Amino acid sequence: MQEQHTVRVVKTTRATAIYIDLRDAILDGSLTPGAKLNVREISERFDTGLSPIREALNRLATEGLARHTDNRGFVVSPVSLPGLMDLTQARCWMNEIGIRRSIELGDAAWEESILVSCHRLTRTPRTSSNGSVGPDSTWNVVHKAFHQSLISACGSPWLVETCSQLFDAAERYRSLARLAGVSRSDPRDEHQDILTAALDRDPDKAAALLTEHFQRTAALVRTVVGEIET
Amino acid sequence: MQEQHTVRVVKTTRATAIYIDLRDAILDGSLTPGAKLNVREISERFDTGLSPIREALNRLATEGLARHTDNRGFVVSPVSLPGLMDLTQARCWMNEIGIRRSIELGDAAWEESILVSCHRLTRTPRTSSNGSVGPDSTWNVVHKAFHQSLISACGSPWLVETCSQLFDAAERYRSLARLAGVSRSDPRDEHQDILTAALDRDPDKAAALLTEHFQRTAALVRTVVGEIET
DNA sequence: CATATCAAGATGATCGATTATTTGTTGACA
DNA sequence: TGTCAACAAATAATCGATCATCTTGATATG
Repeated sequence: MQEQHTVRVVKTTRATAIYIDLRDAILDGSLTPGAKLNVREISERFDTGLSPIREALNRLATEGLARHTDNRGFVVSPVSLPGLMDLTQARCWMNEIGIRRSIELGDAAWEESILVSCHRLTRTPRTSSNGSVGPDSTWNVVHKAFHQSLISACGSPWLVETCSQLFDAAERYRSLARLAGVSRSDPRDEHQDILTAALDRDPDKAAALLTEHFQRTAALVRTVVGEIET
Repeated sequence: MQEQHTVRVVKTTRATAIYIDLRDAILDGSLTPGAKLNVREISERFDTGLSPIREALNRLATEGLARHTDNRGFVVSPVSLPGLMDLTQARCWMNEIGIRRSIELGDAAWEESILVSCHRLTRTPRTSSNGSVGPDSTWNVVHKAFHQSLISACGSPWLVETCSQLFDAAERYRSLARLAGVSRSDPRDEHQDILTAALDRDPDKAAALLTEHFQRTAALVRTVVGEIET
């Protein structure tokens, strides 16, 4: 017997596998902003036909991580200073709503979930053993989980999903900064403080700390973007 | 000479043409929520190969208007009462931010743009001559243009884009209601009032009116959704 | 020297056949 | 009856060839 009957073996499709790979490559900066995404080239690298690649690229494009122009193909979304500022602004606005409503509506289970995810974040080293810091690295996964859990009790899947996309878009900027050698001293305390404010049910403080957290990161990244700008 | 050198003839691709068609069909309710989107069937109806269809469906899926499961194909996104409420909530939150910031930052050009788009909305009959009320009908285009112009001066492309997606998602619910025979008596005055509040630079009033506007529509649609729910 | 024309060549888009996976059906067996 | 394996049909995903469009650069022209 090869498998439990109760377990559904998920056969992932080539298109989504490649989608995930490309996505990670864009998020961790190994695919440079503005770089051409040549379908044939990619298909050879992944040893696949053209169709799955195109599907993956179409998804990335509608998601915002790539750009597409009819008859001119795909390109990794460019980055820019205005882009960073817009992104940061949007993150502040939306996460503020999210955390305020979560503090208002969140139950004990929510409290536990943010506590646990913050704990995990504290315990996870920034750089994994193999030195990887890509979007699939443990720290990044846990980091995102913490931020998403903060707003997860707001009651609006739409808001949560939007914040998730914003987080990813920001992740790209963070990676670029890291590649350029710039990185936070230690955001650990900031996360802790946000957690505390949330557990204390202090919406104003939590929102303020969260906003500062985003803006501080942006300020740091900012110094790098000018040089990369495409 | 076939064309002006200064004019770029836009050669649209089959994939995007079909994307637009399917999109409109979903938004105006001619594709029922939950309905299966059979690739081959669609490809015959449009007299095209499979690839453009798949590309179009992939875009729709990442955009949220369709749903996709690996090896199980595409489906028109279902509707639900919780979905409608979530959507309405998100629209209220985001548009509130948008209009407040626009009132704060908008210049004379913004004032003129909202004035003009409201005027156009007033002058456009709900049902066009051919009786069409689809998302490509004049009224719907003008209606969306008005709502988008209200928040267009907020300074955040991200927010504007998000609101655009939310608007479309809501459009779908409106269409379903209309198909079920339910429709607003006359939202014209509400639009007028919002415009006035915005021009008066009264953020609280504008935000309140906008929120009410959304919620009133939702309340109306609500009665219908239970029966359609998939 | 600047610009226009045009022909490869490169790249993007599409097609229809092929392969993989899921779904539906049948019949053996407890 | 109800369960389950085996098979058949339907549907999804993928491939690689082909067609369409764009880009490049060599040549001609004012």
